[in-house]
Amino acid sequence: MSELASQTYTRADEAFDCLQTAIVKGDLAPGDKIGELDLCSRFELTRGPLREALGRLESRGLLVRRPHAGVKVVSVSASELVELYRIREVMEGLAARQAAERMTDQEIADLQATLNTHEAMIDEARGQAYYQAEGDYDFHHRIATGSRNTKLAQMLLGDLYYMVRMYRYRLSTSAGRPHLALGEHRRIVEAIAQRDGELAEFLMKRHINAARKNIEKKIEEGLLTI
Amino acid sequence: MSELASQTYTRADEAFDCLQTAIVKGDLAPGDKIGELDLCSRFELTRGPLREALGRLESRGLLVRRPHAGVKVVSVSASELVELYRIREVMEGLAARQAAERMTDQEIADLQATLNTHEAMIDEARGQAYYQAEGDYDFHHRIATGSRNTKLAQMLLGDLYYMVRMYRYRLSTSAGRPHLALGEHRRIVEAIAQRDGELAEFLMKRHINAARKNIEKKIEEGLLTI
DNA sequence: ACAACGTATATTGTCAACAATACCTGAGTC
DNA sequence: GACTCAGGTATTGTTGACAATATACGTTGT
Repeated sequence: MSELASQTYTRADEAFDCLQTAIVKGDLAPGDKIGELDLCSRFELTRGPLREALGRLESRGLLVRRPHAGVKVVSVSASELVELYRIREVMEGLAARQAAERMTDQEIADLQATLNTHEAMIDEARGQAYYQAEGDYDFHHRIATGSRNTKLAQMLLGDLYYMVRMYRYRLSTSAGRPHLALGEHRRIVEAIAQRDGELAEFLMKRHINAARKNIEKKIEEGLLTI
Repeated sequence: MSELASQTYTRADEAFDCLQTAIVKGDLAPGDKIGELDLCSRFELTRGPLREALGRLESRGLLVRRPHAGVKVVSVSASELVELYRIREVMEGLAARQAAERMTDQEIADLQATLNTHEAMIDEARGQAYYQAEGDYDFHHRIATGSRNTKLAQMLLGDLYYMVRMYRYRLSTSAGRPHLALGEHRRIVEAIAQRDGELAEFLMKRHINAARKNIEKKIEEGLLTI
Protein backbone atom coordinates (compact mmCIF):
# COMPACT_ATOMS: atom_id res chain seq x y z
CA MET A 1 0.00 0.00 0.00
CA SER A 2 2.73 2.42 0.95
CA GLU A 3 4.57 3.49 -2.14
CA LEU A 4 8.22 2.96 -1.50
CA ALA A 5 8.16 0.93 1.67
CA SER A 6 9.82 3.16 4.22
CA GLN A 7 12.22 0.48 5.44
CA THR A 8 11.15 0.70 9.03
CA TYR A 9 7.58 -0.07 9.74
CA THR A 10 6.48 1.63 12.91
CA ARG A 11 3.94 0.30 15.36
CA ALA A 12 1.64 3.19 14.58
CA ASP A 13 1.67 2.27 10.91
CA GLU A 14 0.90 -1.29 11.87
CA ALA A 15 -2.00 -0.13 14.00
CA PHE A 16 -3.24 2.06 11.21
CA ASP A 17 -3.23 -0.74 8.67
CA CYS A 18 -4.82 -3.21 11.06
CA LEU A 19 -7.61 -0.87 11.98
CA GLN A 20 -8.19 0.25 8.44
CA THR A 21 -8.55 -3.26 7.09
CA ALA A 22 -10.67 -4.23 10.07
CA ILE A 23 -13.01 -1.36 9.36
CA VAL A 24 -13.06 -1.96 5.64
CA LYS A 25 -13.68 -5.68 6.03
CA GLY A 26 -16.42 -5.04 8.53
CA ASP A 27 -14.76 -6.75 11.47
CA LEU A 28 -15.40 -3.52 13.30
CA ALA A 29 -19.08 -2.84 12.84
CA PRO A 30 -20.19 0.76 12.42
CA GLY A 31 -21.87 2.33 15.39
CA ASP A 32 -20.01 0.18 17.88
CA LYS A 33 -18.51 2.12 20.73
CA ILE A 34 -15.22 0.31 20.85
CA GLY A 35 -12.75 0.88 23.67
CA GLU A 36 -9.08 1.54 23.25
CA LEU A 37 -8.08 -1.24 25.60
CA ASP A 38 -10.14 -3.75 23.62
CA LEU A 39 -8.40 -2.67 20.46
CA CYS A 40 -5.01 -2.90 22.17
CA SER A 41 -5.51 -6.47 23.29
CA ARG A 42 -7.05 -7.36 19.96
CA PHE A 43 -4.14 -6.17 17.85
CA GLU A 44 -1.34 -6.65 20.39
CA LEU A 45 -0.61 -2.96 20.58
CA THR A 46 -0.12 -0.37 23.26
CA ARG A 47 -2.19 2.73 23.55
CA GLY A 48 0.32 5.23 22.23
CA PRO A 49 0.62 4.02 18.65
CA LEU A 50 -3.03 3.02 18.71
CA ARG A 51 -4.13 6.53 19.53
CA GLU A 52 -1.98 7.88 16.76
CA ALA A 53 -3.63 5.54 14.33
CA LEU A 54 -7.06 6.49 15.64
CA GLY A 55 -6.24 10.12 14.95
CA ARG A 56 -5.31 9.32 11.39
CA LEU A 57 -8.43 7.25 10.84
CA GLU A 58 -10.58 10.00 12.29
CA SER A 59 -8.93 12.51 10.01
CA ARG A 60 -9.85 10.31 7.08
CA GLY A 61 -13.44 10.08 8.21
CA LEU A 62 -13.53 6.35 8.86
CA LEU A 63 -14.34 6.80 12.51
CA VAL A 64 -15.51 9.49 14.87
CA ARG A 65 -14.21 10.34 18.33
CA ARG A 66 -15.88 12.19 21.11
CA PRO A 67 -13.48 13.29 23.83
CA HIS A 68 -13.62 11.02 26.87
CA ALA A 69 -16.56 9.24 25.29
CA GLY A 70 -14.87 6.78 22.99
CA VAL A 71 -14.42 5.85 19.41
CA LYS A 72 -16.95 4.44 17.03
CA VAL A 73 -16.79 3.38 13.43
CA VAL A 74 -18.59 5.85 11.25
CA SER A 75 -22.11 4.72 10.57
CA VAL A 76 -22.93 5.01 6.95
CA SER A 77 -26.18 5.33 5.12
CA ALA A 78 -27.09 4.16 1.68
CA SER A 79 -27.62 7.73 0.55
CA GLU A 80 -24.07 8.59 1.58
CA LEU A 81 -22.81 5.75 -0.59
CA VAL A 82 -24.56 7.36 -3.53
CA GLU A 83 -22.92 10.67 -2.65
CA LEU A 84 -19.57 8.92 -2.71
CA TYR A 85 -20.20 7.77 -6.24
CA ARG A 86 -21.05 11.29 -7.30
CA ILE A 87 -17.66 12.39 -6.03
CA ARG A 88 -15.97 9.47 -7.73
CA GLU A 89 -17.64 10.41 -10.98
CA VAL A 90 -16.02 13.82 -11.22
CA MET A 91 -12.70 12.91 -9.65
CA GLU A 92 -12.09 9.77 -11.63
CA GLY A 93 -13.26 11.56 -14.73
CA LEU A 94 -10.45 14.01 -14.18
CA ALA A 95 -8.07 11.16 -13.42
CA ALA A 96 -8.93 9.44 -16.68
CA ARG A 97 -8.41 12.67 -18.62
CA GLN A 98 -5.02 13.28 -17.08
CA ALA A 99 -4.06 9.63 -17.40
CA ALA A 100 -4.74 9.85 -21.12
CA GLU A 101 -2.41 12.79 -21.32
CA ARG A 102 0.35 11.47 -19.10
CA MET A 103 0.50 7.70 -18.79
CA THR A 104 3.52 6.07 -20.37
CA ASP A 105 3.01 3.63 -23.22
CA GLN A 106 4.24 0.91 -20.91
CA GLU A 107 1.64 1.73 -18.31
CA ILE A 108 -1.09 1.65 -20.91
CA ALA A 109 0.13 -1.72 -22.12
CA ASP A 110 0.06 -3.02 -18.56
CA LEU A 111 -3.43 -1.67 -18.12
CA GLN A 112 -4.60 -3.51 -21.21
CA ALA A 113 -2.92 -6.65 -19.93
CA THR A 114 -4.79 -6.52 -16.63
CA LEU A 115 -8.02 -6.15 -18.56
CA ASN A 116 -7.22 -9.30 -20.49
CA THR A 117 -6.63 -11.10 -17.23
CA HIS A 118 -9.95 -9.94 -15.96
CA GLU A 119 -11.69 -11.06 -19.10
CA ALA A 120 -10.18 -14.50 -18.84
CA MET A 121 -11.42 -14.76 -15.29
CA ILE A 122 -14.93 -13.80 -16.19
CA ASP A 123 -15.03 -16.16 -19.18
CA GLU A 124 -13.98 -19.01 -16.98
CA ALA A 125 -16.89 -18.01 -14.79
CA ARG A 126 -14.71 -18.39 -11.76
CA GLY A 127 -13.39 -15.55 -9.73
CA GLN A 128 -16.17 -13.18 -10.58
CA ALA A 129 -16.02 -12.03 -7.03
CA TYR A 130 -12.35 -11.34 -7.46
CA TYR A 131 -12.89 -9.35 -10.57
CA GLN A 132 -15.51 -7.20 -8.98
CA ALA A 133 -13.63 -6.64 -5.79
CA GLU A 134 -9.91 -6.48 -6.46
CA GLY A 135 -9.91 -6.37 -10.22
CA ASP A 136 -12.11 -3.33 -10.46
CA TYR A 137 -10.12 -1.72 -7.71
CA ASP A 138 -6.93 -2.49 -9.59
CA PHE A 139 -8.20 -0.85 -12.75
CA HIS A 140 -9.22 2.35 -11.04
CA HIS A 141 -6.05 2.32 -8.98
CA ARG A 142 -3.85 2.30 -12.06
CA ILE A 143 -5.69 5.19 -13.63
CA ALA A 144 -5.53 7.23 -10.45
CA THR A 145 -1.76 6.85 -10.22
CA GLY A 146 -1.45 7.27 -13.98
CA SER A 147 -2.94 10.73 -13.70
CA ARG A 148 0.38 11.92 -12.24
CA ASN A 149 -1.71 14.18 -10.06
CA THR A 150 -0.31 13.49 -6.61
CA LYS A 151 -3.10 14.98 -4.58
CA LEU A 152 -5.81 13.50 -6.77
CA ALA A 153 -4.32 10.04 -6.44
CA GLN A 154 -3.91 10.52 -2.72
CA MET A 155 -7.52 11.52 -2.27
CA LEU A 156 -8.82 8.67 -4.38
CA LEU A 157 -6.56 5.94 -3.05
CA GLY A 158 -6.29 7.17 0.51
CA ASP A 159 -9.82 8.28 1.17
CA LEU A 160 -12.56 7.43 -1.29
CA TYR A 161 -11.63 3.91 -2.25
CA TYR A 162 -11.42 2.75 1.34
CA MET A 163 -14.88 4.04 2.02
CA VAL A 164 -16.28 2.46 -1.12
CA ARG A 165 -14.63 -0.84 -0.31
CA MET A 166 -16.05 -0.65 3.17
CA TYR A 167 -19.53 -0.57 1.71
CA ARG A 168 -18.69 -3.29 -0.73
CA TYR A 169 -17.55 -5.71 1.90
CA ARG A 170 -20.49 -4.89 4.08
CA LEU A 171 -23.25 -5.27 1.51
CA SER A 172 -21.51 -7.22 -1.22
CA THR A 173 -22.85 -4.62 -3.53
CA SER A 174 -21.47 -3.92 -6.97
CA ALA A 175 -22.75 -7.36 -7.85
CA GLY A 176 -23.88 -7.94 -11.36
CA ARG A 177 -22.85 -6.44 -14.64
CA PRO A 178 -19.32 -7.86 -14.78
CA HIS A 179 -19.24 -8.12 -18.56
CA LEU A 180 -20.81 -4.72 -18.91
CA ALA A 181 -18.22 -3.15 -16.64
CA LEU A 182 -15.39 -4.86 -18.51
CA GLY A 183 -16.63 -3.47 -21.78
CA GLU A 184 -16.73 -0.01 -20.29
CA HIS A 185 -13.23 -0.46 -18.95
CA ARG A 186 -12.03 -1.47 -22.41
CA ARG A 187 -13.48 1.61 -24.02
CA ILE A 188 -11.87 3.82 -21.42
CA VAL A 189 -8.48 2.25 -21.99
CA GLU A 190 -8.93 2.63 -25.73
CA ALA A 191 -9.52 6.32 -25.29
CA ILE A 192 -6.47 6.58 -23.07
CA ALA A 193 -4.36 4.68 -25.61
CA GLN A 194 -5.46 7.15 -28.27
CA ARG A 195 -4.53 9.97 -25.90
CA ASP A 196 -8.06 11.28 -26.11
CA GLY A 197 -8.42 12.80 -22.66
CA GLU A 198 -11.80 14.34 -23.27
CA LEU A 199 -13.31 11.03 -24.34
CA ALA A 200 -11.64 9.15 -21.51
CA GLU A 201 -13.17 11.58 -19.03
CA PHE A 202 -16.58 11.25 -20.60
CA LEU A 203 -16.47 7.45 -20.62
CA MET A 204 -15.20 7.21 -17.08
CA LYS A 205 -17.92 9.50 -15.81
CA ARG A 206 -20.53 7.46 -17.61
CA HIS A 207 -19.04 4.27 -16.23
CA ILE A 208 -19.26 5.40 -12.65
CA ASN A 209 -22.63 6.95 -13.29
CA ALA A 210 -23.89 3.56 -14.40
CA ALA A 211 -22.50 1.95 -11.26
CA ARG A 212 -24.25 4.58 -9.17
CA LYS A 213 -27.56 4.02 -10.90
CA ASN A 214 -27.15 0.31 -10.35
CA ILE A 215 -26.79 0.95 -6.65
CA GLU A 216 -29.70 3.37 -6.57
CA LYS A 217 -31.87 0.75 -8.22
CA LYS A 218 -30.97 -1.72 -5.51
CA ILE A 219 -31.83 0.82 -2.88
CA GLU A 220 -35.20 1.33 -4.54
CA GLU A 221 -35.76 -2.40 -4.39
CA GLY A 222 -35.01 -2.30 -0.71
CA LEU A 223 -32.02 -4.59 -1.06
CA LEU A 224 -29.58 -2.09 0.27
CA THR A 225 -30.92 -0.40 3.33
CA ILE A 226 -28.28 0.00 5.96
CA MET B 1 -13.32 25.57 12.49
CA SER B 2 -14.69 22.43 14.14
CA GLU B 3 -18.36 22.11 13.35
CA LEU B 4 -20.23 21.85 16.60
CA ALA B 5 -17.50 22.64 19.07
CA SER B 6 -17.14 19.41 21.01
CA GLN B 7 -17.35 21.07 24.41
CA THR B 8 -14.04 19.75 25.56
CA TYR B 9 -11.12 20.83 23.53
CA THR B 10 -8.35 18.31 23.87
CA ARG B 11 -4.65 19.13 23.79
CA ALA B 12 -4.27 17.12 20.62
CA ASP B 13 -6.91 19.24 18.91
CA GLU B 14 -5.09 22.32 20.09
CA ALA B 15 -1.84 20.98 18.70
CA PHE B 16 -3.53 20.14 15.45
CA ASP B 17 -4.98 23.61 15.01
CA CYS B 18 -1.74 25.33 15.99
CA LEU B 19 0.31 23.30 13.57
CA GLN B 20 -2.18 23.59 10.77
CA THR B 21 -2.40 27.36 10.96
CA ALA B 22 1.37 27.59 11.36
CA ILE B 23 1.83 25.56 8.21
CA VAL B 24 -0.85 27.43 6.30
CA LYS B 25 0.47 30.81 7.33
CA GLY B 26 3.99 29.82 6.43
CA ASP B 27 5.45 30.11 9.92
CA LEU B 28 6.68 26.60 9.34
CA ALA B 29 8.54 26.74 6.06
CA PRO B 30 8.33 23.75 3.74
CA GLY B 31 11.37 21.56 3.58
CA ASP B 32 12.43 22.39 7.11
CA LYS B 33 13.31 19.36 9.17
CA ILE B 34 11.61 20.43 12.35
CA GLY B 35 12.10 18.53 15.59
CA GLU B 36 9.36 17.43 17.92
CA LEU B 37 10.96 19.03 20.94
CA ASP B 38 11.19 22.36 19.15
CA LEU B 39 7.51 22.17 18.35
CA CYS B 40 6.68 21.23 21.92
CA SER B 41 8.45 24.20 23.41
CA ARG B 42 7.08 26.44 20.71
CA PHE B 43 3.43 25.60 21.33
CA GLU B 44 3.65 24.70 25.02
CA LEU B 45 2.73 21.11 24.37
CA THR B 46 3.95 17.71 25.37
CA ARG B 47 5.00 15.10 22.90
CA GLY B 48 1.98 12.81 23.21
CA PRO B 49 -0.68 15.11 21.84
CA LEU B 50 1.83 16.60 19.44
CA ARG B 51 2.56 13.26 17.88
CA GLU B 52 -1.13 12.61 17.51
CA ALA B 53 -1.53 15.90 15.70
CA LEU B 54 1.47 15.15 13.51
CA GLY B 55 -0.18 11.90 12.48
CA ARG B 56 -3.31 13.71 11.46
CA LEU B 57 -1.41 16.33 9.51
CA GLU B 58 0.58 13.66 7.76
CA SER B 59 -2.61 11.84 6.87
CA ARG B 60 -3.86 15.05 5.28
CA GLY B 61 -0.71 15.47 3.27
CA LEU B 62 0.47 18.72 4.86
CA LEU B 63 3.68 17.17 6.14
CA VAL B 64 5.74 14.08 5.63
CA ARG B 65 7.41 11.89 8.22
CA ARG B 66 10.27 9.51 7.86
CA PRO B 67 10.59 7.13 10.79
CA HIS B 68 13.34 8.20 13.18
CA ALA B 69 14.31 10.91 10.74
CA GLY B 70 11.91 13.68 11.59
CA VAL B 71 9.08 15.70 10.23
CA LYS B 72 9.13 18.24 7.48
CA VAL B 73 6.48 20.42 5.95
CA VAL B 74 5.56 19.18 2.55
CA SER B 75 7.48 21.05 -0.12
CA VAL B 76 5.22 22.17 -2.85
CA SER B 77 5.85 23.04 -6.44
CA ALA B 78 4.03 25.49 -8.63
CA SER B 79 2.91 22.69 -10.90
CA GLU B 80 1.29 20.94 -7.96
CA LEU B 81 -0.66 24.09 -7.22
CA VAL B 82 -2.05 23.94 -10.72
CA GLU B 83 -2.98 20.32 -10.16
CA LEU B 84 -4.85 21.37 -7.06
CA TYR B 85 -6.92 23.78 -9.07
CA ARG B 86 -7.78 21.05 -11.53
CA ILE B 87 -9.17 19.02 -8.65
CA ARG B 88 -11.00 22.01 -7.30
CA GLU B 89 -12.56 22.57 -10.69
CA VAL B 90 -14.35 19.24 -10.80
CA MET B 91 -15.11 18.95 -7.10
CA GLU B 92 -16.45 22.44 -6.65
CA GLY B 93 -18.36 22.09 -9.85
CA LEU B 94 -20.14 19.16 -8.27
CA ALA B 95 -20.58 21.10 -5.07
CA ALA B 96 -22.21 23.99 -6.92
CA ARG B 97 -24.55 21.62 -8.72
CA GLN B 98 -25.65 19.92 -5.54
CA ALA B 99 -25.87 23.22 -3.70
CA ALA B 100 -28.29 24.47 -6.36
CA GLU B 101 -30.42 21.42 -5.72
CA ARG B 102 -30.25 21.37 -1.95
CA MET B 103 -29.47 24.70 -0.34
CA THR B 104 -32.30 26.24 1.64
CA ASP B 105 -33.70 29.58 0.54
CA GLN B 106 -32.26 31.06 3.71
CA GLU B 107 -28.79 29.82 2.89
CA ILE B 108 -29.02 31.29 -0.58
CA ALA B 109 -30.12 34.61 0.86
CA ASP B 110 -27.15 34.56 3.23
CA LEU B 111 -24.86 33.77 0.36
CA GLN B 112 -26.13 36.76 -1.58
CA ALA B 113 -25.69 38.90 1.51
CA THR B 114 -22.03 37.95 1.87
CA LEU B 115 -21.51 38.83 -1.77
CA ASN B 116 -22.94 42.27 -1.12
CA THR B 117 -20.55 42.68 1.76
CA HIS B 118 -17.68 41.73 -0.46
CA GLU B 119 -18.75 44.17 -3.12
CA ALA B 120 -18.93 47.00 -0.62
CA MET B 121 -15.41 46.16 0.52
CA ILE B 122 -14.04 46.20 -2.98
CA ASP B 123 -15.80 49.44 -3.86
CA GLU B 124 -14.32 51.10 -0.85
CA ALA B 125 -11.00 49.89 -2.19
CA ARG B 126 -10.03 48.82 1.29
CA GLY B 127 -9.83 45.26 2.39
CA GLN B 128 -9.13 43.86 -1.02
CA ALA B 129 -6.74 41.52 0.63
CA TYR B 130 -9.48 40.42 2.95
CA TYR B 131 -11.83 39.77 0.11
CA GLN B 132 -9.35 37.69 -1.75
CA ALA B 133 -8.23 35.71 1.24
CA GLU B 134 -11.11 35.18 3.61
CA GLY B 135 -14.00 36.41 1.48
CA ASP B 136 -13.31 34.09 -1.38
CA TYR B 137 -12.76 31.30 1.07
CA ASP B 138 -16.07 32.10 2.71
CA PHE B 139 -17.93 31.94 -0.57
CA HIS B 140 -16.56 28.57 -1.52
CA HIS B 141 -16.99 27.34 2.02
CA ARG B 142 -20.71 28.06 1.99
CA ILE B 143 -21.23 26.28 -1.28
CA ALA B 144 -19.28 23.25 -0.12
CA THR B 145 -21.43 22.86 2.97
CA GLY B 146 -24.54 23.75 1.00
CA SER B 147 -23.98 20.72 -1.19
CA ARG B 148 -25.17 18.54 1.70
CA ASN B 149 -22.59 16.06 0.54
CA THR B 150 -20.77 15.23 3.73
CA LYS B 151 -17.72 13.65 2.23
CA LEU B 152 -17.40 16.22 -0.50
CA ALA B 153 -17.50 19.06 2.01
CA GLN B 154 -15.04 17.22 4.21
CA MET B 155 -12.57 16.77 1.38
CA LEU B 156 -12.86 20.36 0.22
CA LEU B 157 -12.82 22.01 3.63
CA GLY B 158 -10.52 19.59 5.37
CA ASP B 159 -7.97 18.94 2.67
CA LEU B 160 -7.95 21.04 -0.44
CA TYR B 161 -8.67 24.48 0.95
CA TYR B 162 -5.90 24.26 3.51
CA MET B 163 -3.42 23.42 0.81
CA VAL B 164 -4.63 26.21 -1.42
CA ARG B 165 -4.50 28.69 1.42
CA MET B 166 -1.00 27.53 2.22
CA TYR B 167 0.09 28.56 -1.24
CA ARG B 168 -1.81 31.80 -1.03
CA TYR B 169 -0.15 32.90 2.14
CA ARG B 170 3.20 31.88 0.86
CA LEU B 171 3.09 33.57 -2.51
CA SER B 172 0.24 36.01 -2.05
CA THR B 173 -1.08 34.63 -5.25
CA SER B 174 -4.65 34.95 -6.41
CA ALA B 175 -3.92 38.65 -6.56
CA GLY B 176 -5.75 40.61 -9.15
CA ARG B 177 -9.14 40.22 -10.69
CA PRO B 178 -11.21 40.97 -7.63
CA HIS B 179 -14.07 42.55 -9.56
CA LEU B 180 -13.94 39.82 -12.13
CA ALA B 181 -14.14 37.14 -9.48
CA LEU B 182 -17.02 38.87 -7.78
CA GLY B 183 -18.98 38.97 -11.01
CA GLU B 184 -18.38 35.27 -11.49
CA HIS B 185 -19.49 34.63 -7.94
CA ARG B 186 -22.68 36.57 -8.58
CA ARG B 187 -23.54 34.56 -11.65
CA ILE B 188 -22.96 31.34 -9.79
CA VAL B 189 -25.27 32.39 -6.99
CA GLU B 190 -27.87 33.44 -9.52
CA ALA B 191 -27.81 29.99 -11.03
CA ILE B 192 -28.10 28.45 -7.58
CA ALA B 193 -31.01 30.73 -6.72
CA GLN B 194 -32.74 29.57 -9.88
CA ARG B 195 -32.05 25.98 -8.86
CA ASP B 196 -30.20 25.46 -12.10
CA GLY B 197 -27.63 22.92 -11.00
CA GLU B 198 -26.22 22.28 -14.44
CA LEU B 199 -25.51 25.95 -15.02
CA ALA B 200 -24.09 26.40 -11.53
CA GLU B 201 -21.67 23.57 -12.17
CA PHE B 202 -20.64 25.00 -15.50
CA LEU B 203 -20.08 28.48 -14.10
CA MET B 204 -18.16 27.24 -11.09
CA LYS B 205 -15.89 25.15 -13.26
CA ARG B 206 -15.25 28.10 -15.51
CA HIS B 207 -14.60 30.31 -12.50
CA ILE B 208 -11.94 28.05 -11.08
CA ASN B 209 -10.57 27.42 -14.53
CA ALA B 210 -10.02 31.14 -14.90
CA ALA B 211 -8.26 31.28 -11.56
CA ARG B 212 -6.02 28.43 -12.64
CA LYS B 213 -5.14 30.11 -15.90
CA ASN B 214 -4.33 33.25 -13.99
CA ILE B 215 -1.87 31.29 -11.90
CA GLU B 216 -0.41 29.55 -14.91
CA LYS B 217 0.18 32.90 -16.53
CA LYS B 218 2.07 34.07 -13.49
CA ILE B 219 4.18 30.96 -13.58
CA GLU B 220 4.96 31.63 -17.22
CA GLU B 221 6.06 35.10 -16.25
CA GLY B 222 8.34 33.59 -13.68
CA LEU B 223 6.60 35.32 -10.82
CA LEU B 224 5.62 32.15 -9.11
CA THR B 225 8.48 29.73 -9.02
CA ILE B 226 8.75 28.03 -5.70
C1' DA C 1 -43.51 6.53 40.86
C1' DC C 2 -40.64 9.78 38.56
C1' DA C 3 -37.14 13.17 38.24
C1' DA C 4 -32.95 15.26 39.64
C1' DC C 5 -28.76 15.16 41.83
C1' DG C 6 -24.37 13.33 43.53
C1' DT C 7 -21.08 9.86 43.64
C1' DA C 8 -18.45 5.81 41.74
C1' DT C 9 -16.27 3.69 38.13
C1' DA C 10 -14.39 2.87 34.00
C1' DT C 11 -12.48 4.92 30.09
C1' DT C 12 -10.01 8.44 27.85
C1' DG C 13 -6.42 12.20 27.88
C1' DT C 14 -1.85 13.38 29.40
C1' DC C 15 2.65 12.97 31.01
C1' DA C 16 7.52 11.62 31.79
C1' DA C 17 10.94 7.97 31.56
C1' DC C 18 12.97 4.14 28.61
C1' DA C 19 14.45 1.96 24.22
C1' DA C 20 15.54 1.98 19.38
C1' DT C 21 17.25 4.06 15.35
C1' DA C 22 19.05 7.46 11.93
C1' DC C 23 22.46 10.98 11.32
C1' DC C 24 26.91 12.95 12.27
C1' DT C 25 31.74 12.90 13.49
C1' DG C 26 36.06 10.98 13.53
C1' DA C 27 39.61 7.70 12.57
C1' DG C 28 41.59 4.56 9.55
C1' DT C 29 42.70 2.84 5.02
C1' DC C 30 43.25 2.84 -0.03
C1' DG D 1 43.14 13.49 -0.40
C1' DA D 2 38.87 10.83 -0.71
C1' DC D 3 36.23 7.05 0.74
C1' DT D 4 34.63 3.60 4.17
C1' DC D 5 33.38 2.18 8.40
C1' DA D 6 32.59 2.41 13.26
C1' DG D 7 30.98 4.62 17.31
C1' DG D 8 28.58 8.44 19.72
C1' DT D 9 24.82 11.47 20.09
C1' DA D 10 20.62 13.39 19.52
C1' DT D 11 16.11 12.59 18.03
C1' DT D 12 12.23 9.67 17.42
C1' DG D 13 9.31 5.60 18.80
C1' DT D 14 7.37 3.21 22.64
C1' DT D 15 5.89 2.16 27.10
C1' DG D 16 3.53 2.31 31.52
C1' DA D 17 1.76 5.12 35.16
C1' DC D 18 -1.02 9.29 36.49
C1' DA D 19 -4.85 12.74 35.97
C1' DA D 20 -9.23 14.28 34.11
C1' DT D 21 -13.79 13.47 32.52
C1' DA D 22 -18.15 11.30 30.76
C1' DT D 23 -21.35 7.67 31.64
C1' DA D 24 -23.99 4.88 34.79
C1' DC D 25 -25.95 3.81 38.93
C1' DG D 26 -27.89 4.59 43.36
C1' DT D 27 -29.99 7.80 46.36
C1' DT D 28 -33.08 11.36 47.70
C1' DG D 29 -36.73 14.56 47.32
C1' DT D 30 -41.24 15.88 45.36
